[in-house]
Amino acid sequence: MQRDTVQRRAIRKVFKDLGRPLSPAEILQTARAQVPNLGIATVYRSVKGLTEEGWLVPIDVPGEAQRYELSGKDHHHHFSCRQCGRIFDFDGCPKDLAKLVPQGFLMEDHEVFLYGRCADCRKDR
Amino acid sequence: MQRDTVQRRAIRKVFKDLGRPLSPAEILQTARAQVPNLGIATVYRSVKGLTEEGWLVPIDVPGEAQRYELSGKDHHHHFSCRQCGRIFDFDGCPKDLAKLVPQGFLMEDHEVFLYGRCADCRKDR
DNA sequence: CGCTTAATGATAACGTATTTTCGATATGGC
DNA sequence: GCCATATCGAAAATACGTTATCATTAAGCG
Repeated sequence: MQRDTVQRRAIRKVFKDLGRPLSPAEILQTARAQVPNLGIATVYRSVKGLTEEGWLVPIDVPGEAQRYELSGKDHHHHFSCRQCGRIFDFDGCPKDLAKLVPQGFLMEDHEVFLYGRCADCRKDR
Repeated sequence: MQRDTVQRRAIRKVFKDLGRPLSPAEILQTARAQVPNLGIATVYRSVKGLTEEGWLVPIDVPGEAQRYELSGKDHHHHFSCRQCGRIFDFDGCPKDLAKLVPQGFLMEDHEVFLYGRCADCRKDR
């Protein structure tokens, strides 16, 4: 049975409030505002459960720890801020990917990552 | 002092022969054709040295172990074969990335990964 | 409210990639 | 060829993200 606990409610709220891909460490840090002594094990357990039930989807970012985001979004890719380390969504994707595929290869999927400064970090200095 | 050993020569040869990004495990496996009892520690030490001297560059592939490839290539991105697990280079990149950047964000860099079947694996079955 | 048991938190254990240790070996200058 | 020492290989140690353990807590049904 799945119980509706304060910990899981807090974790779901974090995803709905922040609306960007989060790592377990980010989830822990943010959700502790609601549940001060939340444990990392509970974060992993909840994320696993929420992923299995299709509420979250895993996101692989090159060279970084696994992140998760809300499922059901339109096709999109990710922007990584080099200053604050946060990952943001952006809509759309390049239209001319097919012509890049090497001769004889079959493209089934694609990923695009942009790197730079987010709007917040650009202001700072 | 940097010595020119049979192990380092074999590792350099592997990169020149295969011409694609390699993980330490792939390097070890391939270079053992030349140096049968090559150790993984030597692979890591050599890769570190070759990276520091700019002969190799590290490549982060989402969800996979660190890989390295020869430096000095023209701008390119990577294709990952889901069947054999090998990574291949492909030239060129999408032209319309700039319009995807969120309002207020600064794009400094980009990465594109294509996934599918390489020419070899497509033939197999 | 009382009870069953799923869920929690702290911590140990784990898996995997990478680095260090150390005695043995081989490179390269003389 | 000889020697100093950088490099090697094997294995232990480390780093770090994730999972398992277990005693305790609390969700939620009757």
